[in-house]
Amino acid sequence: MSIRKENKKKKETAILESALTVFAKKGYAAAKISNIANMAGVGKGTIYEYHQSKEELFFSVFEWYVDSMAGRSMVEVSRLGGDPSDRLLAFMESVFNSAYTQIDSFSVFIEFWAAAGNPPTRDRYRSTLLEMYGTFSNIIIRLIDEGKQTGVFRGDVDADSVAAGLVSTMDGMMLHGWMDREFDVCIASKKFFTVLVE
Amino acid sequence: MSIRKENKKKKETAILESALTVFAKKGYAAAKISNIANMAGVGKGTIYEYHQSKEELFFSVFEWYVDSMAGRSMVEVSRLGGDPSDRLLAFMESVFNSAYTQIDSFSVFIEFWAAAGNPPTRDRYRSTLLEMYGTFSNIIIRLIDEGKQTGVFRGDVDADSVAAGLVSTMDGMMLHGWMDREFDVCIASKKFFTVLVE
DNA sequence: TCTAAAATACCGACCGGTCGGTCAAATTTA
DNA sequence: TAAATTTGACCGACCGGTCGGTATTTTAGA
Repeated sequence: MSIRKENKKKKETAILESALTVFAKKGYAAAKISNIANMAGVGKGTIYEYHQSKEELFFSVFEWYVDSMAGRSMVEVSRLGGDPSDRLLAFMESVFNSAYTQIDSFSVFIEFWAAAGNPPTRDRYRSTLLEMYGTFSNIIIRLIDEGKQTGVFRGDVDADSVAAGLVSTMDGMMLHGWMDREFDVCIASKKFFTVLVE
Repeated sequence: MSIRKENKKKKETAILESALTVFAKKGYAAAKISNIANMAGVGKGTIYEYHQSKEELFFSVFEWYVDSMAGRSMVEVSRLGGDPSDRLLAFMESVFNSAYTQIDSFSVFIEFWAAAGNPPTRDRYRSTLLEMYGTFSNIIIRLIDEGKQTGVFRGDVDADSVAAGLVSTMDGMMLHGWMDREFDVCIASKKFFTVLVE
C-alpha cells in the first residue's frame, strides 16, 4: 500500500478514537470538532475530509463502536464450553466484563439511544441498534433451545421472551453500574442470573 | 390564595408541561426556549421569571418528572393485595402500565441519563436518579423479605441483588419497548418475570 | 535517475447562522 | 396610579463548516 493510503488509514482511526473519547467525556453537544481534531493530532479541516458533518462523524463512531461490540461477543460465545446453562451465564459474564473494561465510553452509548429518539436521526440509529440487539438475542435463543433439547431448561419457557428479557437486563445493569460505582455489575448480575437459571 | 399567586402556579405548571413535551419531541439541544414559551402560551421572557436558564429549566422538569413517578408508584403498591409474589408481579406491571401510557416522554428520560454522565451536570442528576432507584428497590426488597417470611420465596435469595436486577430490568425493558414498537413490554415482562418467580 | 508537473492531503483563519439570555416598554393587577 | 408582571425585539457569543493556500507524495517525460 502506498504511503498516502497508509497515512489515511491511520488518521481515519485516530479521528474515530479521538471522537469516541471526546464524545464520551463531554457529550455530543459540548464536544467541539476542534477538540477532536487536536486530540487526533490533525487540523480541523481534515475532519471534514473524512466526514461530511459532526452528525455524520458521530454516526460513524456509533457504527464502529457497535460493530466492534457485536463482533467481540460473537467471538466470545464461540469459545465457550460446558452445558448450555453454563455457557449462557459465561456469555453474559463475558459481555459484562468486556463492557466493563471500557465503562468510561458507556456515556456515548446513552447518547446513541438518545439519537435513536430524535426525529432527524431516529431511523438509522434505531435500526442499527435493533440489529445489534438481534445479534445478542439470537445467541441467547440458540443457547436456550439447545438447553431445552438436552433437558437443562424446561421445555415450556418462551425462548424469545427470555432472550428479550436478558438483553434488556444487560442494558439496564450496565446503566446502573455506570451510574452507581458502588454497584458491581459483575457480582450483581451473577447473583441475579443464578436465581433465574436454577 | 390571591389571583396573582394562582396565575403564577398555573403558568408554572404550563411551562413545565410544555417543556417536557418539547424536550421529549425534539431533544434538549434542538428544543428552543421560544418553542416552549409558545406552547405554554407565554412570552419567552416569562420563562426566565421562573427558571434561571435553559439548563435549570431542564433540571426542574427532571425533578418534577421523577417525583411524580416515584410518588405514583408508592401509591400503587399501597393499593395492592394478595401474597407478596402476586404483589411483586402486580407492582412491576403497574409501573410498566403507567410508564407505557406516557411512552412518548421516555426519550427525555434518556436525556436525564445522559445529563447524569456529563461533567457540569453530572452530580445532581446522578444523585436524584439514584434516590429514585432506591425508592423502587426498597419497595421490592420489602416485598421479597415479606415473601421470605411467609415462605413464598426461598430464604437464600439475596433480596438486594434481586431488587437491583429487577430495577435494572425495568429500565432495560422500557428502553427496548420504546425503541422497538413491536416489542410489547407488558407481555414480555410478564413472561420474563413469571419464569423468574416460579 | 532526475526533474517538473500533477494529484492528493492537510491546514486553520474566517464567515455566517443560530439561539440563549437581556431589558426597556407595554400590559395587567390591586 | 403605582407596582408587579409580561413581552418580544434585539444582541452577541459561539462553533460548525468552508475554502484558499501550502506541503507532500506520485506520476511522467527525458
